[in-house]
Amino acid sequence: MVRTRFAPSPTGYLHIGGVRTALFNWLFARRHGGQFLLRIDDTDAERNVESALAPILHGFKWLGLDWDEGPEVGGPYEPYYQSKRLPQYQAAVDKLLAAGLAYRDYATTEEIQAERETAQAEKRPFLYSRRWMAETSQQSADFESEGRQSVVRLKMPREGTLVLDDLVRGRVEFEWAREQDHVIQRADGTCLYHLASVVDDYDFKITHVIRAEEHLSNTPRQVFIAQSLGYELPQYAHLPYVAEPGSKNKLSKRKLDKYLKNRDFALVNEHGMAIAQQLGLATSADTFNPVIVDFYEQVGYLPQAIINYLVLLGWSLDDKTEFMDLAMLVENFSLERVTKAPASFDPKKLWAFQDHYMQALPIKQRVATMLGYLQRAGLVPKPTPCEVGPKLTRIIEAAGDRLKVFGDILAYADFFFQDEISYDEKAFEKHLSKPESRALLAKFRDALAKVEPYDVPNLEKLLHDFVASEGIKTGDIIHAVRVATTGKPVGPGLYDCLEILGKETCLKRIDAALAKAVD
RNA sequence: GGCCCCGUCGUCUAGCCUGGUCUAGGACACCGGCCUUUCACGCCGAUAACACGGGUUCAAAUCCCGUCGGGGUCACCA
Repeated sequence: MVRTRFAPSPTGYLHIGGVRTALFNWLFARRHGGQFLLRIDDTDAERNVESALAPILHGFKWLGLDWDEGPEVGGPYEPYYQSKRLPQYQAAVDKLLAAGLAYRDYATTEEIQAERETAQAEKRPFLYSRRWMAETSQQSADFESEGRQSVVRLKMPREGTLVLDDLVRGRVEFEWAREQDHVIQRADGTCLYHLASVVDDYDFKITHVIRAEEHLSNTPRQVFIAQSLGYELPQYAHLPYVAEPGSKNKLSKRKLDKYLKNRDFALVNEHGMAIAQQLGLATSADTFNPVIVDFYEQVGYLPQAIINYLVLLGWSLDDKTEFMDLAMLVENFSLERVTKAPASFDPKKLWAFQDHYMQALPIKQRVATMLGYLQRAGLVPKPTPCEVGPKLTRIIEAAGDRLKVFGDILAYADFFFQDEISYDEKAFEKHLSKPESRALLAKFRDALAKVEPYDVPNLEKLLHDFVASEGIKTGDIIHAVRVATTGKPVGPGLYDCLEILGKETCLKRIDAALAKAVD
């Protein structure tokens, strides 16, 4: 039975690189009919775990990545929170101590630091002298009489080689002598990540540890812990990490300023920001940016687009297949086809997947979700009048593939629902400032008043006739009409706009624009 | 700096294990054009990569060695 896990720290948000790792774990488990679990790595954080965890769990649900054991769902090996598993860790530490594979160390951090610096000055690799190592209770007592406190360190082997068969990277070797005597328990009794992680993976019967490459160098100490405790080793698979846009550096949430200098990243960020602001969402850079999964949900991306894009960051089915849903991925995923080199995050390519899936989404679903966005932005009243439904459907049909994310409806439909519109200044200046443009528009307005029924075919015919009889080009009038009625230089087809707006509104807006132009 | 990993178009990748079918395929982006009432879409086209140097071989992106480059990691963080 294959069992994999993803172990987030409750920080309050889900990192894009983290989901990618989680996705591979999930896929591998599902592919082999196994289980995927969530374990919460909160050994260090004493913060409000529940509230910091909620957004993370929400992200998983949104993406459709379910977990068989873990928070909310429980499971046979509860609890799945490291903060609640101290007794298990303590038992492991005791066992290691008893076996002489770990020891109490009474050195101060300063003393260790001094040794490290000496080694560095002498250009030799640092290895702790074990000077304050206590292996008997007499030694402990002596050091304690000096007022020293102890931590527990691993007594790492100082010779030999560790050979690891990594499922992604193949055979990797490490010299044991290069490994430090890592601390596994602090003076206050709390345990550190590596110890906790190894104990948990064993207790939870994890068969495959699939994680990002930055953990590769941590593996020897974990193997040592596991072997010392008599555990059977899990299989390891170290995934290449997700890199910054346009570079090979690891993607980090802390370097946002730098990413914003990347053109594509900045574009996607700005687009999302604009939508968030109309929705009245908090947009502090810490919690709302394209490195965090929540950003995409809020702005109105589709989970299948995120999944599809992310899985291709380090994995491929073959030389041409690009669109795959979760079910298809479950059937085909394999660790053997995972790439070894890091892959940089390309927001534009994600955008392309988003475009594809949005256009494939049935109109009904688009209408239902976009209605929610309009409500939240205050463009449509909360108990929504029933005539809004058909109108919105028409708008969305007219806007067509211009709507890339759900939030785009805000920019494409605002003028359909507002009484007063604002004008794009440049466009207004360009198409409505000249006296001859205004004269034409006034004339067109009168012709518009006579159209009956007021629909797309008639409007199109009217404009063509108007252009012919006036001896002008289409462009000489159509832009002025668009700006006057919608306030914008771009948008859905003009005839659609006019019809949806209705004759009365169109005439009123043209009059208002004409009046404003005279000022 | 030590250790470890990695190195095919700007980006994601296929090909590498099992040398020849690779004058290196696809996708995204970019550029040009067509379509067009704007924008978007669509269509057509173009530019663009085997890090370098040796070797093995009739033949190397593919095998071997070296060099260079990039990254990760070296915590009483996870």
